[in-house]
Amino acid sequence: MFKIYSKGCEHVLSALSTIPIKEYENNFLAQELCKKAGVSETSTRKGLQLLVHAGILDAVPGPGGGYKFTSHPDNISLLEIIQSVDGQDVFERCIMGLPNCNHHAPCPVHDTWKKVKSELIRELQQKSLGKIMQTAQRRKK
Amino acid sequence: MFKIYSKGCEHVLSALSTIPIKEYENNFLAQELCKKAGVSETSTRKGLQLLVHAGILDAVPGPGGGYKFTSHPDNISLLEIIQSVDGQDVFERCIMGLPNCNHHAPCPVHDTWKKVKSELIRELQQKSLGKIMQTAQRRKK
DNA sequence: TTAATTATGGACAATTATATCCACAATACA
DNA sequence: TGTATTGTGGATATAATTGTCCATAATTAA
Repeated sequence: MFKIYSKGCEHVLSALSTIPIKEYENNFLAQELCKKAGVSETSTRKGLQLLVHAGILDAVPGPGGGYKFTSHPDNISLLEIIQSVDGQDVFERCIMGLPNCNHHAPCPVHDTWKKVKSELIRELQQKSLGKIMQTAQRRKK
Repeated sequence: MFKIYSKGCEHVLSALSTIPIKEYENNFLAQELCKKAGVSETSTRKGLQLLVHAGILDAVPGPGGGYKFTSHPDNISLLEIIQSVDGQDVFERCIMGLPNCNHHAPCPVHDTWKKVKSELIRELQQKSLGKIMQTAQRRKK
């Protein structure tokens, strides 16, 4: 079945979208976010951990800790988030699953996918987490 | 994880791609195709059945039977095949999984996805099974 | 009419993706 | 120092997807 990113990535986006964009500099707690977003906490934490590994978030253990952004959400692209959670090469793999699919030995849908992929990646790169958070806030009202 | 269509759909494409385009009018056997393509027969049959339901293939049981195309593969689009196997609405569902995502209450990536989707669908519509079969034949050599 | 061939589709099994649990590490504060 | 808080990450459990099996129906030919 068609999908752009994993459930884990979806949860992370939902969770982060509950943060008011103006409070981007504050710490936030996984528990709190997940409760607000209505997503499984333990599962979403896995995704947040991956964002820490990727350097998008800092994790601060202990009381008063939590997570915080390492830069402004406007400077974090949706593409970065997807690649951090689902793997850097998610969009590189052959969509027919052929192990040696490339320009010289393309799979039957190689060119079709190539065209669409560049458009998709451009859009995912242009879309910032900040924008996503803003849209989510508007939607809530 | 990112993917455009299911494994079942992938197998069907691989299996049908083993048919030389010039022999499109002949019957073909599931067993034979799957063996050539190196895909699981029982699993691929499920996909072929769905193509029969969709009217893309005719199923002829009994000796000398098998499947046959109801029209020239050049007139069957990749989109039709995907929708027949994975469901007519695969590309309609909200990619964030929101149940009431629409133009008036868009999910945070609604507009991004809308742009890319129309491009993707156009390409999948333009790409014919016949072309895919041809590419696969070329690749084999 | 019987036997052989081929597709069908429901039931079950295996695999993969998601979700949960739990012992632990790090930090803050009393 | 000790206790509470918060994130970590490996192990396990559940759910979804994919793959297999098998009894059956349809057709052909002997």
